[in-house]
Amino acid sequence: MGNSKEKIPLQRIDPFLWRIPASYQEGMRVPGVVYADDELIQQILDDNALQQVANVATLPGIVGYSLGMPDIHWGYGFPVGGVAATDAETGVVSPGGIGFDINCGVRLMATELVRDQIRGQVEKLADALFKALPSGVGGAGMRELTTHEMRDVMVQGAAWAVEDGYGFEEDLEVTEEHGCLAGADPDKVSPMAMQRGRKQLGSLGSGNHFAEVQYVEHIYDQAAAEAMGIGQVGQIVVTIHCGSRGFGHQIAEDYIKLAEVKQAGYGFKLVDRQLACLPLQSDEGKAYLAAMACGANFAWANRQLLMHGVRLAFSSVFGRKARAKEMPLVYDVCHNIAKIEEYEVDGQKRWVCVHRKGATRAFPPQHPALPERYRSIGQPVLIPGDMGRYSFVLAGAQGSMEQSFGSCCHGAGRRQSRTAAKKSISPRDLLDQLAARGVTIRVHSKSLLTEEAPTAYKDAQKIVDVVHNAGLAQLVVRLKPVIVVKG
DNA sequence: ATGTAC
Repeated sequence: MGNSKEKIPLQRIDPFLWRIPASYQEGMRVPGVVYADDELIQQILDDNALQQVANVATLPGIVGYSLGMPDIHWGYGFPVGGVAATDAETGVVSPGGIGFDINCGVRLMATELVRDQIRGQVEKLADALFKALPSGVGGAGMRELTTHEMRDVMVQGAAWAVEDGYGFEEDLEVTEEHGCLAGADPDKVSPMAMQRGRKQLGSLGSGNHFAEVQYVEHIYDQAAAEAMGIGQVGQIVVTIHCGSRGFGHQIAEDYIKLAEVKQAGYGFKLVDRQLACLPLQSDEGKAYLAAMACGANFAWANRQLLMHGVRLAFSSVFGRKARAKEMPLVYDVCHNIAKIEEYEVDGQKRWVCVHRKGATRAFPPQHPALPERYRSIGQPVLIPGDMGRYSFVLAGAQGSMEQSFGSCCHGAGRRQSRTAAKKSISPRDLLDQLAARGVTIRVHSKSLLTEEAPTAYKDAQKIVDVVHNAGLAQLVVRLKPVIVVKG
C-alpha cells in the first residue's frame, strides 16, 4: 500500500508502453500507464515512481488512466512527469498534482544570428545576459510591483507585461492560453503569497531554472522547423525555463494545507496524505483553481519580462542584428498546471480536469486552440534536456489526444537526487567539464550548480525518442547549448 | 521548485 517498495506487476503493451493493472492496489479506479523503453523502465523502477502512478489511480473521479511519461520521477504525492484527468463534475483537483512551481514552463525565441556571427562575442553576451536576468534563491526581480499592479498581473498574465512595455502583442499569440488562464481571482490568494510575489517578477530563481543560448544542431522535420522559424542548421536560439517563483510556491503550500484540513470531511480514502484533494465543484476546489490561475498568470508575465531582458542583452551586444523584432517568440508552454479540457473517454465525450505535473501539452495539427501559424504542424513542444548535452523541439501529434489527454513529457527527468548529484561532482570539475564541451556558464551559486550536473539527469534523447515513437509528439529539431545562465 | 524544515 501507499509507499511500500513491493514489486509492481508491470505488463508490457508494446516497445514503449507499460501497464499497471487496477488490481495491483486496493482503491485503484483505473489502470496505470507508463511510456518508456527497456532502459528507461529500469531507471523508473529503481526510483519507485510507479508506486505514485498507482496511488494517483485511486483519486476520486479519475478517468481513463493514471499516466507516467518517460521522464517520470518521484515527486510530492504525484510523480513528476505524471498526467491525471478527473471528471469535471464529480472529480477532484489535487494541488500536489500540479506541483509547487505553478506554471513552471519553457519559452523558446529564435534569432537571425548563426553560430559564426556570435564567435568572439560569447563571453560578452554571457555577461550581458547574466546582468539582465536576476537570479538566485529568494532573488528579487526586474520589476517590483505595487499591490494594485500585482493584482493586475494575477488577472492579466503576459498581456500585463506587454502593456507595461515588455514585448509585443505578437508574443501573446504564440504563448499557451495567450499567456492568461481564465478564472483568476486575486482574493483567493493569501497576503503572504502576494508579498513574496511582488518583488520577484522578472527573475529566474534557482534550481533547474535557466536561460540558455543554443544553436540548431540537427533538423528532423524541415517543414515544421521552418514554420517555427528555426529551420536553419547553426541558427542561434534562446530557451528560458522558469515558473512562478515564491509566489506559486506559497499558493501551493497554502492550498495543500487547506486540502489536508478538509480531507477528513470529504471521506475519501487516500493511500497517501500527499494526494490531499478538493472536489472540483466545492468552494475550496474552485478557490484553488482561481488561485492556481493567478500563479499561472504570474509565471507567464515572469517569462515575458525575462524574454525582454534577453532581447535587451542581445541588442546591446549585436546591435540591429538582434533587435527585439528580430528575436521572435517561437512558443511558450507550461508543464505544471491543471486545465479543464474535453476528451473522448471510453467512447464518450467528457469534460475533465487534466493535471499536468512535469508534463507538456502536445495538441495535434488542426486543434482549435493552436494559433493559425501552427495549425498545420501541431503545437510546438519544448523539451529542455540538461545543460551539457542537448534540448529538443517537437510538435504535438494526434496520438496525444487518443492516449494521453493531449500531453507528453517535459524534460530529461532526474536520475539522481540533488544530494546524490552534489556528492558525485565538485563545482570545479563540473565547470571544467562544461568548458571542455564548449559551454560558457554564468551562475549565481556554484554549489547549487552541481545539483544540476548533466549526470544528474537521464538522457533527454531517449526520452523524446519514446514520445516520438509512441505518437504523442513528433521530433522537429535538436538544440545544443552555447551559454547557460542560472541561479 | 522553494525566504532549501515545524
